[in-house]
Amino acid sequence: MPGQKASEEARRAQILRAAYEVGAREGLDGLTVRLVAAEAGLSSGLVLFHFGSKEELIVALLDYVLATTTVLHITDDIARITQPLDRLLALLKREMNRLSSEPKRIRLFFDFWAKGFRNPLIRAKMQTELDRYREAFRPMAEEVLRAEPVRFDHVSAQGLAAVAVSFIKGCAVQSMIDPGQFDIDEYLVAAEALMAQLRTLSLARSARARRRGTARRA
Amino acid sequence: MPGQKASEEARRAQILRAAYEVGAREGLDGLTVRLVAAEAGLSSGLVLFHFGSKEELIVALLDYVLATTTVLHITDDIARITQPLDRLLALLKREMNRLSSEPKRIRLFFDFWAKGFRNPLIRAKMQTELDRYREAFRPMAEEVLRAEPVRFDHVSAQGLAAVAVSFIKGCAVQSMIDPGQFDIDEYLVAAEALMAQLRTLSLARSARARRRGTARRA
DNA sequence: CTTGCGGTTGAACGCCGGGTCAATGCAGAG
DNA sequence: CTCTGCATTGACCCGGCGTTCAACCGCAAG
Repeated sequence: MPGQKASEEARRAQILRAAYEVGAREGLDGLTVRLVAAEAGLSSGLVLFHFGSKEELIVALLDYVLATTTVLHITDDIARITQPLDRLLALLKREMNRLSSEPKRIRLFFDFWAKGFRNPLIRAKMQTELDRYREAFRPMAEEVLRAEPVRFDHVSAQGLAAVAVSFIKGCAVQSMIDPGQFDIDEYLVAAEALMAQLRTLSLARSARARRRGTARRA
Repeated sequence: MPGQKASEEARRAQILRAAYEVGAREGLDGLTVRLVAAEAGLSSGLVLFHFGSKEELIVALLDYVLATTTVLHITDDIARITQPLDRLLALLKREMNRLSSEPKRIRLFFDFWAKGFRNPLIRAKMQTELDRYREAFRPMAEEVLRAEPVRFDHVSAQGLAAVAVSFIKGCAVQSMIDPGQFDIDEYLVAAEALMAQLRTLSLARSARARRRGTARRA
């Protein structure tokens, strides 16, 4: 294969896969053009021929990670759950499971996160992804607010969605640094118990709605 | 000052302060021995004379950051609050305020966090700090569990403490990457509302305790 | 004043990384 | 088969890094 020509697309994909391997193994700091080339079985010059610079390779790798890492997307089977609260819990569980099953990928993701602090382009992409992530929790958050307008008086859907995201990101951040001590199951049980408060509210809302319905019908 | 002798302790402190400035400004990746020396107004050789290697300098910088960054310690005025829930809320508020007022310091902290993924020594120090942090929430968590043993049936104090930490770390992680979009005030209001659920439980426990007290007295 | 010790300097070294480019060879068009 | 274009190679350059070390002070003891 090495030394043979290939289509632009195939080469870029091949190089990105190699970059992902290296990045996941060595970290973003340890990622070098030469290492990526070696991993792909190509010359270092070719990597830069197709990507222009290391910087552009890294940005492309971020796109690849975000596209491949389904972490931040809601799959159909979860979207189909009608009860917003059940949807939230399902989402929470799936995210926790993923980050315990793919630590390398999540570590790389947080490497990018930290890099985004100083790199405007990476930061922008991360912001977009974070927005999409929070947006996924918005419908559920709004449902909760509608259920208890008094108790959640000044609370915005934005804020509640951000709190939901905190559960996951905060859990990831802890379990990445402390995989031995930090017990994801314990964490999930506690998070679920807190969320169960919301379930109570949600059911109360449904009950009221039903009562209003029967009252009007009567 | 440059060219003059100084005590071991004073020099190390001077260099560490410079390292902190550079690290906060350029990130841990951008931190070089030469930059630190320039920032301190000293020669590069002297930095290594006092710290042995860049690696050791970085570890010392981490200690400095953890000691200086009071983020992870409970101050006396908060420890003195008797109501565990009020203590928690006070702690939450203070942490949020800090990370919005000292973004440079928190960015550096997360740089270390990411570095800890690959560096055993840094990881160990981070684990210790994280443990101490969670431990601060333990008493409050246990109080909550005692208040509602049924509702929080299988929940451990560990797990609940970890969730509390998630609120803060998750908030930090979001606001670092997205300071414009992410609204800390909105977040805090939402988090407080969720926590208010716990306050209800806590008060119910107190009420029961009072009732038991009067009953026994009667 | 001389000596010695230890903090201090900065030039020098070796290494490695990103980026360049002349040379190579493969494939498809003519 | 020849020619042309382009993917591909890897030696090379350059800059910057961590680290070393011979030389240089400046002070205190003798």
